[in-house]
Amino acid sequence: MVAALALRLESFTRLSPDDRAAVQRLSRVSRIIPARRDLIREGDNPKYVHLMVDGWACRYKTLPDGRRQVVAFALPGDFCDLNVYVLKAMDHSVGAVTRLSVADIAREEMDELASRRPRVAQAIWWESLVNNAIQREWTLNLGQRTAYERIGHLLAEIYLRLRTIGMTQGDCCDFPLTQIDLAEAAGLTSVHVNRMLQELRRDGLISLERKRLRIADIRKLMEASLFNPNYLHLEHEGRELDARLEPA
Amino acid sequence: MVAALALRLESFTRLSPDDRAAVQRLSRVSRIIPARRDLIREGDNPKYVHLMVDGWACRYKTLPDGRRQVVAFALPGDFCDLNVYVLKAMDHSVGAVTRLSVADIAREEMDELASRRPRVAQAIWWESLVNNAIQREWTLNLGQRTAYERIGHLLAEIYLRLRTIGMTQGDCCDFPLTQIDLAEAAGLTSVHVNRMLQELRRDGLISLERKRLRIADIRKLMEASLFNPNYLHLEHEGRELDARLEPA
DNA sequence: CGTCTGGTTGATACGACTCAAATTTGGTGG
DNA sequence: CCACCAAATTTGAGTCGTATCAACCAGACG
Repeated sequence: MVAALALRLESFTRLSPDDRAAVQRLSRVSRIIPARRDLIREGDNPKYVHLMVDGWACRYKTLPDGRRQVVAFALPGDFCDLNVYVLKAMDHSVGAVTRLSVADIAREEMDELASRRPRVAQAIWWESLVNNAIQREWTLNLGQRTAYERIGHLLAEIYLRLRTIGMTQGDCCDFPLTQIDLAEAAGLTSVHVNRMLQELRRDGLISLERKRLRIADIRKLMEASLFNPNYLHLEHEGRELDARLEPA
Repeated sequence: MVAALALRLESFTRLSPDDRAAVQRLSRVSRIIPARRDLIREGDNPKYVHLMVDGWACRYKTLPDGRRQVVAFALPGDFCDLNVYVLKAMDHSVGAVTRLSVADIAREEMDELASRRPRVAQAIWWESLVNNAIQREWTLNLGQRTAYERIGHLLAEIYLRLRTIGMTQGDCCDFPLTQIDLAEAAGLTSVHVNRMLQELRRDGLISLERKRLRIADIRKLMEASLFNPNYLHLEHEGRELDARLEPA
């Protein structure tokens, strides 16, 4: 099986067989985390870099009174904590949504990769810049989009990200997030998320049941949620996407 | 005068005299942008990296119907568009708030810096990770904090960032943002920002007039806005800050 | 000295929240 | 395989924070 990280990086750059092998080597599972357990906590300074190999996680921050905001979803191929490679402590927590397979990568392994496989290092840099761009888009999402658009946007983004790493089946994908997770990510209450999902269903934009999401017409969903895919910086995939979305 | 970038990087790491000289050389002003003009637009692929030497700018994104979200403020010492060093196109615009002095840095200069001054390169990497952390904090800000807390948080953040680069005078600093700018950053209307500023003043947390901000007791403001400075990753400064904030 | 941008105020509207309860789903053990 | 329980989803009614709309005011500037 091709590791998600490899697929992810190759959506940006072409890797040599040696590069690909190096990435596959990184992706060896070294740990399993049960669902709904914290993988990393704010303040930690983990000594390994953690790479998501399988499963979904969320990055979140909390306020002293318990308010909680999911600031990102981590999918296979994402690094959980690349920042502690440079920074001293985590400024947010990472919690498992589903059961997780992660690879613990030693600092020296990363250093070696950086010097021996510059192509991969650059691709990893690209990955982190894209995550940055996603974070900016979330800022826009929370600041300007309506509840309806916000949920639509979130679903479209996740679907497209999953597609990049080969985790969609046609217009379907697994979708393990609860409405509570969605609420915490969208800055809404779960009650309101529920109503927005119903509206999206009523409008024929999505169907979501039993942890399975179907987006019949991604084009329409993107339009309804004011989704502009440029921030995902899918260079190759992007073109392919355009082709798929605008058939003649 | 010590360049803002140097101060910024030294709040993270100690630079050698040679390193410092290299940073100063980067900070040579090559262009002046008038206030309220766009410096970079979404979709651009600028051939230089732009470094803010003096003045304030905002990163923003817009929706097709005109809704506009400021996703970050760029202050002296910030790079405007480090991402296009790797990514192909800007996914957001950068607009001048005040008159701006920027340094255009050629790609080769950056490459050279990366190989000859690894300390500086690492510090720049740190800078970009901190900006990332700030973006996550903004997500929390927009998603969970009330309008009052949001504005308070924004003011506190800006004040602390300015202090790092030596742009505060005691508990005061210049503050060129309009209430409209604040509104676009906080995901509120300018009318509501106006009312929140009045409340913050009434509560004795800030005074703000004639583009001049005074924060009499940063401690109280931070408390009122649920401000936790860890996300700014001020390693040295952080300790000093704690000392200043908790006398005895 | 008029114009314009930014700041201020007031009245009203609405999107999203709160609270509460009912229903469905999924997992677990007998 | 069913009974049970907890978690997640759904529904309804009422409230509140923030938006909207519309004036009005003050200072900056040409």
